[in-house]
Amino acid sequence: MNKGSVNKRPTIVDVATHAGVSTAAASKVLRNAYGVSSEMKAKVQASMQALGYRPLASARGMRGRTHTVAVVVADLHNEFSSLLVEGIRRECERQKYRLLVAPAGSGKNAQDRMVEDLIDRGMDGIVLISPLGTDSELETMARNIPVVVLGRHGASPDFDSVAADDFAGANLVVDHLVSLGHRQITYVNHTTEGTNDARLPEEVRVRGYVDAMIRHGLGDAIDIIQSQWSQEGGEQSGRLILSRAKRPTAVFAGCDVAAFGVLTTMWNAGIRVPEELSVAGFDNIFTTSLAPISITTIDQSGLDMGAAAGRLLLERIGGRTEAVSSVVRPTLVARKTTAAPMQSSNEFPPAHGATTVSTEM
Amino acid sequence: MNKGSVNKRPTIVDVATHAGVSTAAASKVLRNAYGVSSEMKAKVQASMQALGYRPLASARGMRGRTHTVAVVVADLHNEFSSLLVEGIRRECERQKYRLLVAPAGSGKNAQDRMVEDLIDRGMDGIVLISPLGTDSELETMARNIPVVVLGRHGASPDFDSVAADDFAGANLVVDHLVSLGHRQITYVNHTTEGTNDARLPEEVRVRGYVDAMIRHGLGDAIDIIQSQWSQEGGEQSGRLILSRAKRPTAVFAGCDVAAFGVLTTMWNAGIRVPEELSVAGFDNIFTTSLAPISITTIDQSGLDMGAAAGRLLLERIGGRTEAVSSVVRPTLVARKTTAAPMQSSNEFPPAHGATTVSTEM
DNA sequence: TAGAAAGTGTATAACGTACTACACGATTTG
DNA sequence: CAAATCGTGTAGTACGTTATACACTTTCTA
Repeated sequence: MNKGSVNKRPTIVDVATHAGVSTAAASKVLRNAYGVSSEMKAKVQASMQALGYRPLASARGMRGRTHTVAVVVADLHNEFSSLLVEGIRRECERQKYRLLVAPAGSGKNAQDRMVEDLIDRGMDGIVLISPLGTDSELETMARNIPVVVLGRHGASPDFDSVAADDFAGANLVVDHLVSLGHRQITYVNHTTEGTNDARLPEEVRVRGYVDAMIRHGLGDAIDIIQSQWSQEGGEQSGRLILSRAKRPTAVFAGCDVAAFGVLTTMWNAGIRVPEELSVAGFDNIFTTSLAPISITTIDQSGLDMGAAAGRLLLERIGGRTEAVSSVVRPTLVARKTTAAPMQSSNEFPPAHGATTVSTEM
Repeated sequence: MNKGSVNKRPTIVDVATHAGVSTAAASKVLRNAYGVSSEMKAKVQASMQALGYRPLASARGMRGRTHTVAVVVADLHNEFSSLLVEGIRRECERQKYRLLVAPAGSGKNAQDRMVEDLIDRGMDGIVLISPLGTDSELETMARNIPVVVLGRHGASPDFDSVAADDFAGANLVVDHLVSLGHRQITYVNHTTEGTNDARLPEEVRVRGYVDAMIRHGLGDAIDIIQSQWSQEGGEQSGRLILSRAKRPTAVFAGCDVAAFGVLTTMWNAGIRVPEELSVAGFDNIFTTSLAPISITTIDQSGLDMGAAAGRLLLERIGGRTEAVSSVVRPTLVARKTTAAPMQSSNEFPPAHGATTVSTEM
């Protein structure tokens, strides 16, 4: 360890000495606080420049702000989360804040511990993406640190929230499919063990599906598969659909990843999409536009949502006290996995290949 | 602001008082430092439990460690990065360290500023994923903070590194294609403006391709397209290939995302894969296994690489001084986009559809 | 059995910044 | 023209933790 070559990092005291002023003055300049003349400001800034001074966040954190915020995300693999994060990041950059991403892992405990750790580490505020937990739990959190909730519905007096209108999104998909002539539309839902929070996106989307079906007079055709929004969940749902004597003409997966799973099953079984079955997703992740059969889906403009969340968080850190709740309008992106159903499609015979499905590599 | 209801956060002084010992003793217990009896330890831990004490990282950071490390990543959209991050995270979790992800954005300046900010924020160490910059720049960094470099080749005395053997990976692909009977194998390379660092993965991979071709006596067939490892770059490469009178029988894209681009072009042009053209990628990102035509690619076991990087970083924070450089052996994942070439495939006529390629939605 | 070593606990000085309180001269007010 | 106000700068302490230095026992060594 060659300590000799390591020049000690300059502190605000060094800056003050170099500029010939008090540390208090230097601190004021740093924070551009009230009570500094323009010449003082110039002098101190010159010294900071000359010494290559950089404020130490750990030390600042003990009394003031660290100028750092974090976004808590369960899973980085989710492309949509990445979009949200990027939106937040850009807004933070604009305002000279640093954004760090905190991968909490799944499960409520893991997320709660992460939030505590972030508070311990002096974050000035946090964004939570689709957090688990009740309103009152989130409100308790929000009393300790500024919080913006992203992708979870419902307003609260204690924290801000930004969410897409999942109800309207689900409506758009059903309207689209009905306008193409579909009447048998199956919905793939996401269910979490022990969680039953009406504010979660999945709950809102399924309500949107049900509502739209009823509105179109298709209440009797409502068909919901309880599954998981994952590749595997989608594949299982697809196999379930194939195993039925009477199949739907369209499948609406509540999430793009699940839609991919459904499609995988169909491709493997030789079912033509969209001729024999229409499939729609939700989220408009990048991959939906990329694959050979591009998926009809709902765009939530993740970048905008993220940016909105970032803006709200920084506002609140800046002092705003009344809560703001913002809803983003989603749009339909019609692509190639949806089309009018075949004439006699309601009754085509079960494919014998349905039981030879394989997802092995 | 109802401050009255906010119980002040307990400090280590509160813990010490509650346990009836000195703060020094409490601190020792917290850090499990040398010089505490087991009864002292039990007593203090009980008090910490009782008060719900949590150490404040900002304060710790002023003198000791924050028990936090960060991984700097240019782009969260890259699925492979997510894998690496997850690997690091798991290792950190095992050792009671917190991992934060620092999205730097692209460009060397942005990355350098991020590293400075992370040092300011008291990180105990950082992992850099495929960083830009020269060895000496990285070494300068590494003298200020423990550094592990991930996905960049070459050892240094000042920092640890973990990389896949990209040379061997490229060899595996070429060997695979040659063993199928291919001789005309085109490589899609990645080039960055003004960067020419032999230690970057892209440089190593292209050398691996060239070397393998020569080894198989196919030196004259070497064909490298200078492009970008992105969807768009892959599509352009695909169009370039289609525009040629004499086409290759196989395309080796140095990155899965680029392979997707190539495939998109082929699908749009009606070229059958792998019958008319074999396509291979590199990275084994999740999407390659998911799509209807699963892509032959190279697996680098990102989770293992990440875990190795995490382990090295924590070791070094723990005091190791000699540098370690670790190389991971990649494996071939043969899927459905590669097969033996058609008999007369070398001279099939240019597809008339080649000029009607469209990537619009 | 004296002296060294090992084990266990404490007092206290940093660490770098923010901010309250105050001092002082210059300006405005009544 | 005295008093109040304003603008600008400083002194000094608090923030929560680590770690060095030391004191006091107890146990080992020669």
